[in-house]
Amino acid sequence: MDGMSNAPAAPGLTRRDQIRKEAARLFAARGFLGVGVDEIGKAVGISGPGLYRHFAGKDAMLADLLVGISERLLEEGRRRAGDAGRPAEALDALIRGHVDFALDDPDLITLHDRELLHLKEDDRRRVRRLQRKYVELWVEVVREAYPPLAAPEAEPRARAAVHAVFGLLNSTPHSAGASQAQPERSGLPRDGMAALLRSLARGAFSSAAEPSGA
Amino acid sequence: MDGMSNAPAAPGLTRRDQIRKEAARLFAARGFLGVGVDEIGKAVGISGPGLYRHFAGKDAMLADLLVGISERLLEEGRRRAGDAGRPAEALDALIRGHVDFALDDPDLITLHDRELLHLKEDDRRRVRRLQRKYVELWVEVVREAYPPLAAPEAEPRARAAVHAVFGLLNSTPHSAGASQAQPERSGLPRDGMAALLRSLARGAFSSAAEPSGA
DNA sequence: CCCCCAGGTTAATGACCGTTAACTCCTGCC
DNA sequence: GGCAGGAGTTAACGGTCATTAACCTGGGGG
Repeated sequence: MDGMSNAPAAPGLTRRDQIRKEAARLFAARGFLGVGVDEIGKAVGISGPGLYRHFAGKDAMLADLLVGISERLLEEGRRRAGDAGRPAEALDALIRGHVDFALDDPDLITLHDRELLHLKEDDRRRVRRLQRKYVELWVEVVREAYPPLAAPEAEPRARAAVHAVFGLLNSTPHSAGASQAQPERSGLPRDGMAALLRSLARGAFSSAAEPSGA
Repeated sequence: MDGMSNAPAAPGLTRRDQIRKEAARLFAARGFLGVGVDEIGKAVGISGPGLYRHFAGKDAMLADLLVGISERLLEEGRRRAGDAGRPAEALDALIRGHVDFALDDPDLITLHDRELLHLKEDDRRRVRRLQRKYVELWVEVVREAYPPLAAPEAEPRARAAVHAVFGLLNSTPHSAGASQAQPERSGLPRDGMAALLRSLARGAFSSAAEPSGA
């Protein structure tokens, strides 16, 4: 009933996890429709239709990846925001978590908002619901942290700012090339990049809270 | 030799421009590999292979779109930055131009960094070269506008900040749904959104220029 | 008046690809 | 020792799709 006896040749990953990882890498590099199942199979050392022992189909792989990342983001975000004390700390915790995610899992962050349209209706709705909840969490925290955004009429502004900051934070994998060959491909070390991104995000929110300029 | 006599049924657009527009819309909505040539043909009122009278192939359409947008961005950016007086004004002009572009042509902005990988080597290099020059332009202007970033060792920081701000500015179409059905789908009117984005971008650059925080 | 050609059409071609079928093999348990 | 089933394999099917071929048409210039 257990079936955990055979080691999958690679490290401590189950076959399923191994497939997840390679599929994410390939999808990020060449797009969901741009990679064939044979290619994914070859990447994990089996060939072609052998994948169907682990996933119901190619669509199911993408769905698994996108649902997984969306759930992780929301779950971790809630935990981090909940653990924090004052609103400003909660926002910092959210930013820190998202930045770490974007830098450590660039493939998934890329897929997260690039391949949503290739999901079948059901899965797409599910992922969108999770994404919406995640945005909602941020919007609440931002409005608590910046009183001017707490006014009811400022809600669209806060929401738009959150979306824009996501764009900022998610841009890293994207601008650093398709899939991360080696870290710090730009001139900046990972932690420096993380610090910069956090700083940029805070700066953006700060100026969203001001009355705006021409 | 002129051949401009027959009106293309639609407004003042040539067939070629009409195809460009519809192809951009479809590619943005469902991805380059997700739309077939028959579909593009139907969108412009001709059917299927008739497109080959106007473009060498599907790849050529995408290449035309991406090269076109990259050239427009660079050209307009140079013009705007050149027309401005002080560096701070030049940066504002760049930001304003890019925001207008992102809000007025969301399809192209989406394609610009989503479908680059589907270009053939030659075209991809060409587009990348244009993008790089555009980034370079921004980096120079930002470093002039924010003296702390002018230090030689701050160059990677400035470059990374520019990339991140592009992500911020380009996120709008992306977060407002695939293709813009009607404007102001979020709660924010177009000009309000433009002002907010400009403000967010300035705020991000400002805090990139500060020594950073933990 | 005729010809030419830009701009269409439909049918055919060839490649690719996701998925299924049918079969094999190894391993752990009774 | 035999057997059950998880994990793979290769071969075949069906559909989609970009591109090409072959054919048509209408209108303007020689």
